[in-house]
Amino acid sequence: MAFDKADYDKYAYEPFAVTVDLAVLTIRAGALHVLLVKRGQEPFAGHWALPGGFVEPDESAETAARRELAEETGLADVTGLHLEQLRTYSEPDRDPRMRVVSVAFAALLPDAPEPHGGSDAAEARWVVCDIALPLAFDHDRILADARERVGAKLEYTCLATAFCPAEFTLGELQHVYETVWGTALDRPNFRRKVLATPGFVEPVPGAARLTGGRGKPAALYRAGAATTLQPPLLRPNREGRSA
Amino acid sequence: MAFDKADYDKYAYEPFAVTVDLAVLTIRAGALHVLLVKRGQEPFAGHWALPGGFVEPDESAETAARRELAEETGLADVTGLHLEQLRTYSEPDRDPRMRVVSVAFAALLPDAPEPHGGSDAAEARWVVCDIALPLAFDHDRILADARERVGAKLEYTCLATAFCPAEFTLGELQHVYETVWGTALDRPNFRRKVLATPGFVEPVPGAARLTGGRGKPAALYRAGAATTLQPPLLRPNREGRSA
DNA sequence: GCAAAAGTGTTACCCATACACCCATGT
DNA sequence: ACATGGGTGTATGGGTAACACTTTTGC
Repeated sequence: MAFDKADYDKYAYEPFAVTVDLAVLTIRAGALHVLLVKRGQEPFAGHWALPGGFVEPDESAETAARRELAEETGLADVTGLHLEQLRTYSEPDRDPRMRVVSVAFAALLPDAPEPHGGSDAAEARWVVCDIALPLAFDHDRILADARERVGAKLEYTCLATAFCPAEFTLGELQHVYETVWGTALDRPNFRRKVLATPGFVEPVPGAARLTGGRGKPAALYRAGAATTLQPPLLRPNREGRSA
Repeated sequence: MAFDKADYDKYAYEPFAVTVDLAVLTIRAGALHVLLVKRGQEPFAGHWALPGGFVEPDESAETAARRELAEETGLADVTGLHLEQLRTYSEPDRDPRMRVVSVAFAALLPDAPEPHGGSDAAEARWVVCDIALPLAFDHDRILADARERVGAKLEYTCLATAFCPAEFTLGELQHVYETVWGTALDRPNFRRKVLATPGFVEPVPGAARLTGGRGKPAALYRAGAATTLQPPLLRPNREGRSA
């Protein structure tokens, strides 16, 4: 940082507002959903947007994001939830009112409580990701970036368990991959890969649960201590991954 | 963004300064180097820091980063250089003077011109990455994040060519990988993987160049159109990649 | 000739894929 | 009985790693 220009005059420049925007993702009824709020005022009044808000003077962007996550979901405890910085959006004209630099985050929820509405009693709702567009501001792009990032990280990290409750079956875990990637996976091979990765999941001894109402009860697992997948669990369909 | 709180009062909050910090990386004499500037004033006067500066009112962070890159390196044309947003650092106490939110970037240079010093005639220098610590502010962490990101992206993107001049040999390209990863690679297998990836490199017909003074002249290649590597070029030594 | 670097060929093994098959439960 | 989902076993093939070998240059 070369501070030699503006020196210590805090008001030498037009002030920047710094906000956080959250792509809160979860899986409901076999589809990837995102938490959206309906805007009450201009610009984009009546449009859906990602939840977010200002970074307070004593907060980091991460702290602000977690606070907003708690407010918007209404969850009492959001400490265990996966929250990850995506990137920062800073186009000068991205907000017509003033200069707003927004740090975007992706959050992953295991279960999907009905949204709380947040502090500002705006309408909030879970929306299937593919139907969510178009959103206010540049939120389409933020959401697209979030989906891409999450999809990519499923390959080489243990992130998928962040979509699952504390105890889950391997079938549910596989469902996370299939839903986010939009592809079917071979169940036997999926089991082997997951179980072969030390620390990805650990069995809950003796526990089992019926999943679809029918079928054999499935053994339950907890998320393990590992964070990275070695070897990675690659998406099938290896063509068409240009970019 | 829930704007319902501060509404339109631009000065309702303590102003945030928004800066960019650049981890400008290059390879010189077989070692990964980073461009550092010596701070002239407090805090951290006399310490080395990453180059950077304020985002101007009409700039995006990306525009500001490329402008700073040109200023600090003294290069006339920086349009072709790889510049990539890393993440944003926003801890409230990261700058003791005021609230500074910094968007960090990584830049990759092919050749290493002696640094220009930038607009503020501060001392600038290429420093071997491993010797660079400790830096001012939280720049140690930014640099570490940049190295990690670049190392990871070599595996699944064509990023390595960003370290090479317009025409390069496969040996030089391999050197990029070995330098960034700090590991030796098998030359025959490296050749095969690179050449088997369509669009990674394309041959310059008939051209050849001596590299080490001795040895067989090597064929020259240009960067191709592809950006992602499929299949990826994985680091060896697969243990010890926990996190 | 020798060293050094580029380039080619070959083999063995790992591992992922694909698929067949069995188990337990509800209707 | 049968449908549904969980769980196990196995053969085949593609790709990577490891290494031997040839080629071309400077000294």
